[in-house]
Amino acid sequence: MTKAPTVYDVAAHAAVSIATVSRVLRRPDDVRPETRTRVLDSVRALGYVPSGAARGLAGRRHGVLGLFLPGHDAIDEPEPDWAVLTDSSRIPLLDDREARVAGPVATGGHWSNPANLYFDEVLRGAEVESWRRGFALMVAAGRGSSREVIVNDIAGRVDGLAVLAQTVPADLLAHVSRRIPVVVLADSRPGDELDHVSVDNVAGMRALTSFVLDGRGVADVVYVTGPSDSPDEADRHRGFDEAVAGRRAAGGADLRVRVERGDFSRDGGRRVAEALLAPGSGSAGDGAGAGAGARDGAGPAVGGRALPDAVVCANDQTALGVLDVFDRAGVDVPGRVRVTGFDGIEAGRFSTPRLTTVRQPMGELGRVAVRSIVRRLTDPGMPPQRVTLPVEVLLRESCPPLLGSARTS
Amino acid sequence: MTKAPTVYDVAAHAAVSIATVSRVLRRPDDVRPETRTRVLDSVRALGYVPSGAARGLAGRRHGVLGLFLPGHDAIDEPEPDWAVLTDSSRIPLLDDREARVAGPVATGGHWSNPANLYFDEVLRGAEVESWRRGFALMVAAGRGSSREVIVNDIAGRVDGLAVLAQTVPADLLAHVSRRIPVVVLADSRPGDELDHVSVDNVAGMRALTSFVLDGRGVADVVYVTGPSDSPDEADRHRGFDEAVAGRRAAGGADLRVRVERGDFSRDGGRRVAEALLAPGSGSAGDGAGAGAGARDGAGPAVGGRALPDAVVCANDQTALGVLDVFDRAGVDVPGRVRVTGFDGIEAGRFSTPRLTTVRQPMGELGRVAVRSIVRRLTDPGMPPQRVTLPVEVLLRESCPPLLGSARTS
DNA sequence: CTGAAAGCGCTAACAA
DNA sequence: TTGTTAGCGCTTTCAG
Repeated sequence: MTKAPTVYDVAAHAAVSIATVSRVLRRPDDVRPETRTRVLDSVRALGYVPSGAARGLAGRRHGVLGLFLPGHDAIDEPEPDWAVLTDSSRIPLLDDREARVAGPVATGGHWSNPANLYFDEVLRGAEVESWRRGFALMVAAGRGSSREVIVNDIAGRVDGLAVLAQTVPADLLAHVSRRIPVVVLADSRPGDELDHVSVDNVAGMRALTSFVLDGRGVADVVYVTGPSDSPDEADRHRGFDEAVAGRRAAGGADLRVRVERGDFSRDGGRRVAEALLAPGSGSAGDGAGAGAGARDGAGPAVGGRALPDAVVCANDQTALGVLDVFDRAGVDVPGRVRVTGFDGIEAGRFSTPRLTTVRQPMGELGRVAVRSIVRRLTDPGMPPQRVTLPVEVLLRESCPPLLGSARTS
Repeated sequence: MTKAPTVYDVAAHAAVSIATVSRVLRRPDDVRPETRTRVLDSVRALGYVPSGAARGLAGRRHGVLGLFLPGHDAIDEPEPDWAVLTDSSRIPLLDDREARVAGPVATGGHWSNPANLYFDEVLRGAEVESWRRGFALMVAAGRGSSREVIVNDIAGRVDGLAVLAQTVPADLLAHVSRRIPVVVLADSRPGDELDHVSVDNVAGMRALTSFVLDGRGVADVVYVTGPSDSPDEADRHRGFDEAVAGRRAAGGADLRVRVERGDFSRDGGRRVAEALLAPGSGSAGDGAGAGAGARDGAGPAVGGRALPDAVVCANDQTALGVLDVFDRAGVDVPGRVRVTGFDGIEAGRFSTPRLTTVRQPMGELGRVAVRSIVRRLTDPGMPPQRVTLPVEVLLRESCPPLLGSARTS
């Protein structure tokens, strides 16, 4: 490691020219077998590893793709103390029985938020696809202030960049995209000339809602929104509305619909659920009169007339908050109320009851993003691409198929 | 994006020399404010992003660290069909109610194995620490055959490399480490001159086992091993043995211990558990006579005399397999038998009962690895470092503190 | 404070 | 089949 050997060293050692060394490494078949092995031997003998930087420079190609993700939650931890690392004489016994299943995990002073696992999937997808296409993958996550620096830094080292929506300001993207192709992920409101890969929020929510509405005895539905400035919320809301309209057109004119404001957070979901349980609340909807027909197998009429037959939430976190409250209040889900989410986060697989939701193909997002970049690399003139990935509805216990009915699309 | 602007373009545009452009970007204070802004303006106007490759070459420093992880499970998927991506008219409704909580998740043809989430933690830790130290992070995962190529490839592009144990053959590591510092993660049997960061398997298992043995009425214990060629298994087994020896020395001479062969897999755990339940089995141990004193609050004596008071497993997967079988057989855990694992995988947080285990600080592993590399980068002469990270015992329902007793270390 | 010039290690014509 | 020779775009002395 004293002084990394170069092509020149290898060439000298093998008594050939540097060009031949290069050839052996890149197009081995263009070299006579004997010379080839001789060179290879020298490579091994000297411990030669070609410099990626030099390659990139000479070849005008880095062979690297970049992925920019939203930042982690816990960043500003103090500089760690090395000393503690070698002292393993005291193993703490932590009583973890109280830990909330869906909450963050304490790990030696850090916090790992399950919601982040989400992006890990994107990363894995991108990683796999990158290498398959012959590219290495460089990752970076948003760090508030230094974001600009990082993006610029990474942009100079890669042949293409995939960026998760809302993590990088538009002007920065514009700047960077003058040098390399940039693809924006999971953004449904493209206002630029970049390539976009998004997920079909509208169709997903339409399908899910249709399923919910087709369930037996569903006549009163609450939709819990996300923040009003979210494009995701807008799309999902539209999907919900379309399903409602479809249902009404198909003979469900008496369907009652109410809209409650959420904010994509668990707490937001809790608030809405509590309001629904509070006696006295009840209207604010846009629908017709009270639900037609009594519910079968309904639980206790907690919350009386305020409680709908189904709560359709704009995302999983919200739905989990709703489940929290219903669970604590003894409301039978799905017996009395059905609850659905959107996203397909892990926590939804472990809630009680497990959450029916729309799963976004995060891994696929990462893969398609990479493909998209590679594509543009080969054909830079191509008009901006907009790929929308299909989603899938996962029917779980919070709104199971047995209570539902016809297959919808 | 036609032709990326270079320092020359910027220099010309700003009417300065390329050296000045470089200075503005690297040591802005060495340049008169007026020229500086002039250059900066040109940078913006031209959409200039410095080439990482050229920088790396000229500066003999990539500013990038590499992380090599074990491969993903699902790799050999067919080349995806682009057509399907734009057809989102049919949203599938998947009945996900039967899905095993701890099993893989089906996602549009791919499988995402929760066990992998494990390494994601390492990745996040490394990512955070890298950027904090001023390095970008490049990731790669083992792909059976092409591994050698990838490692070499990545090695040429980074200033240092962190590798998860057993993912790269020793000779390859040796080769690469002649060029850049290499740190091996989670490997407890360093047979090389490289830096190592590992986890305290011995102390962790010793602490956990001591806790188990100190529990009321624990007189008959089964240890389920990992594969015999695993260094982790060796260490954990040693920790177990030490705890047993300690217990015996402290008046537990009648402690009965049996060792069953596992293989770190869930199925392995299942097999052992089934054997334990099978009537007729019973010995094979090394311990003294039957357990002293009747168990309190014990459930039905399923499996009769073969069933121990506690099953200590070499890893979580094994323990989850054991829990599977016990659960199905109606064996009360922890009432009748206590079960423990090792690793701290997510699935253990969601099993029934939730699994008591030793948590490895995966995120910390990634962070420390990076620190370790940076350290060696600044002081290449340093003797090989061996850092052992402390673990922590997570007491959950499968072997809770109430049934246990004294605090151990 | 700014400019000129010499590489950094490799690839890719073009020759031989 | 192999060698020669330009650069690739930037950092960095060393002068001015």
